[in-house]
Amino acid sequence: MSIYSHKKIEKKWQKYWEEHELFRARDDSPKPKLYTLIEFPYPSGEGLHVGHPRPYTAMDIISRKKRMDGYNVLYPIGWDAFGLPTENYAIKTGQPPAKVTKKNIANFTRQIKSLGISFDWSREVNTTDPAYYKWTQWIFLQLFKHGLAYKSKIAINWCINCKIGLANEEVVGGVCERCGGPVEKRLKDQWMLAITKYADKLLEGLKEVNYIPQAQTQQENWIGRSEGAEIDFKIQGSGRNIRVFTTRPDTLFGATYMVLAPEHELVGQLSESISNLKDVEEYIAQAKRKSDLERTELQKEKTGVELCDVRAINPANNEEIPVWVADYVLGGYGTGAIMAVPAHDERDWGFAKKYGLKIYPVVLPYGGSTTFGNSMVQVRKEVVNKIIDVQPFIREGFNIESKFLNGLKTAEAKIKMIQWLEKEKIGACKIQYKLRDWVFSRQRYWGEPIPLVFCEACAKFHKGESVGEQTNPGWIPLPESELPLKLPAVKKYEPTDTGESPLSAMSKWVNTKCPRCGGAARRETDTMPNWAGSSWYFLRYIDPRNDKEFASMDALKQWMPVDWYNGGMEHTVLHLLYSRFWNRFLFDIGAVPAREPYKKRTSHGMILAKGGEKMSKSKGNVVNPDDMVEQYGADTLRTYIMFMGPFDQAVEWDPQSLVGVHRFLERVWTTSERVSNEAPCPKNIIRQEHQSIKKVGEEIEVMRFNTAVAHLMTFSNTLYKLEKVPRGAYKTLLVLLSPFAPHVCEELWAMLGHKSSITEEKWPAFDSALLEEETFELVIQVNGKIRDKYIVSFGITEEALRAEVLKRPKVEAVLNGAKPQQFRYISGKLVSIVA
RNA sequence: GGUCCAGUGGUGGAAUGGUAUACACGCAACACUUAAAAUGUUGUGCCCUCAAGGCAUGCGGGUUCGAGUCCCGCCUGGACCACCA
Repeated sequence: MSIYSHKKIEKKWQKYWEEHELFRARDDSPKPKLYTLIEFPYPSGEGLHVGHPRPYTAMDIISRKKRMDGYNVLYPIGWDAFGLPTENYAIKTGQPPAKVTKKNIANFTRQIKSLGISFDWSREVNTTDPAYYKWTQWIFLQLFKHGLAYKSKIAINWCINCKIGLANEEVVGGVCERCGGPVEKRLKDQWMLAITKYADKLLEGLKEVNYIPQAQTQQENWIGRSEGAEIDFKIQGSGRNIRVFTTRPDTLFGATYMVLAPEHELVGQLSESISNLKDVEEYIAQAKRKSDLERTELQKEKTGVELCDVRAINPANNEEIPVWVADYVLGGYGTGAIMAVPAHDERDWGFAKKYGLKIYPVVLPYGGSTTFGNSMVQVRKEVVNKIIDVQPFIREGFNIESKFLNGLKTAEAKIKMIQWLEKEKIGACKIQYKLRDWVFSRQRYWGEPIPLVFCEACAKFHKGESVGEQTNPGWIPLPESELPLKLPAVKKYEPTDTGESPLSAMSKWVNTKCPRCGGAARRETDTMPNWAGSSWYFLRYIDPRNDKEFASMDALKQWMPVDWYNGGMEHTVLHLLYSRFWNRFLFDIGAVPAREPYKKRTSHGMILAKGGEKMSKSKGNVVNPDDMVEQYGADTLRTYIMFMGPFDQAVEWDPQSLVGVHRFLERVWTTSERVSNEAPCPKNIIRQEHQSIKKVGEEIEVMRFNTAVAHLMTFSNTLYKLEKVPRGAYKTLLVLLSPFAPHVCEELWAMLGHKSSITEEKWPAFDSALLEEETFELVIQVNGKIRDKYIVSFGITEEALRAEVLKRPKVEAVLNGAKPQQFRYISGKLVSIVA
């Protein structure tokens, strides 16, 4: 008995695939194209983690199967290599990040290659390579020129540990997403990208793609579109207005007070008229001291303070209403101020109850009839008043006590109110998004330099050649011929104590000439965030060595969009949104052919350590795939990872279960010794062969890899038990198994005498006529309980079956002479009798 | 607090409304062996000495000839969002 030695065969076949360029995507192929994509890894110093192979193997199986189906598949790999861990390592050890990155990439390459993933390595990209980031800078300049990049002094989230500004999205639960440390607000001049201008396009685009539902709704929620109106409320005797945003303009008649966010500028402007200014200032100071975390944690008890002697006018009914400051209103959303309608909003209701503010219902629930006499409205209003004593009425209904809105349904009332507001010039229709602009500056070294200089002379004397220059006076883009703007070598990698990037300390680099006027200018010293390079890498794979363009339109037309993108749930909001934004922008300027970059998005679950914990270096529970490859081989590791559990769910790593898969592959191996050309292939084997072709193929397509492996095991076990194994059936087993365990299948395929690679085989077709069985086990239920089973042939008529079934002793015993009231036959499955 | 998802043997998990527990792991007995490992064979939800039978998919109801699957209410766990006006 020969022994299956993965060490001998795996290296051999990996070399064979590489030498024969079997996984090269062809730009000139007549076959239909398929672009499969995984999220390219960040090459950390720790090396690969067992979590990585899960998506890589899954998409590898799909890519290999699709090649066998006759597709020209592009399945590329690269490195998202800018980032903090490398920079922090550089700070600690003094080694240049570029050097560390190179070493890490070499290690990742070795590890990934040892898994036998069918990547097209000839298209490898690296975000830190100047030949790559030249085009990241180029795309940024296009955004700048089209007025989508702007500098803004805004309060940003500042991580005290990392000494770095964070995007809103990177602050999770009030703490830094990277280090978990505290975050404070700081004012800083930042480059921003106006993604909000694309909010509608990004929302619309979701209609033409096929994403898993969670990804779809997460994108929608993040963009957070809501339709409503902006309304101006006059402040009594000051000439100033409070502008609010509301989604319920129909409830304007029920607005009984107003609330400003503590950050709202009006508080300062009105200070002279506020009689209790000291209390108000104290409250605001308190609110500022609260972190975002506290402000959201203290959700139950709302707090606030009235601006005494400040009164606003409700423009609908000209009533005077009080104005409050409360931190349940957010400075960053809408206008930072609200009209409070406590009868019809949960938060306003809670606040009004606590502080004894007026609650005035103006919407009644729909009744059975849409027309109500006055007396009926009166009765219903009393009922509603009672209800509103306990809880607000927040659903739709019809208006009362609202003059020209009376009797209208909510939807109609909204429209009518907006028309009225516009006519009176006190308000207008408004669409509001939760999405914020993207903070694009980092005060860090290890990122793409921003290719702009600041020229004081140009700021004063030149109008600027593009929208970007006009909106950012003095900021001049580098000409394309000066790209890439390379990262200079520095001595120290720490951000400076003032929070500036280490580049700012390099006066030689910073002080330069203005490309516009030739005068003295200073370079931008901030760098781009991590997300920049990963926002367009899927475009570069298509034409990775092009030095004239980021990718040629011809090549882009051939490959875009990505047909199938699989990645982690942690990236379904930000990375997906940012890269969709860049792609859509490039589409709008005519640089790419597809409106949406990804046709289909799926997601894999995490691999957890034993006990359900996340694997992490600090817990010391990280499983290194190297050890698994060494001990059992890549084929076992790959197949096991697919077999562990449903692909989209989290699974616990269980080293004990690995041996089961290893035994399975060993049995496939030893079965080869009994393969015979003469062995007849019985009908039941042929049937199982065709059932396997059908099931395994279908299950790969829908990512049900665990059951696909189970079917392969069942088929393999059947063949294993035969004394002589029919050659055809065994060949089918190898072909079906080859996407999962490619090395061992190649070796066995060659041992059968084949001269070409199994990857060049066609995926077999099944014959539906051969799938069907001739007999089945009939189940007999009496009154819902299984009483008997026996084998019958498929051809039997219902009449004949009925006669047989009723004579079965067990059935007779239960019926006890009674005549069945119902006899139901579910063809090919069971009989259900009701006595 | 909201939204979504899940709860099935000792374990990971299978089941177009139609035989619950496929496929594995583990465990037990046996075979091979001086012995062990490896391998193979058989068994393995619970109650019952066997058989017959009964009971089992978080809990309680409902629909149905038939419910793990559909509906209603609850319990538990996870993921995401978190005062979005």
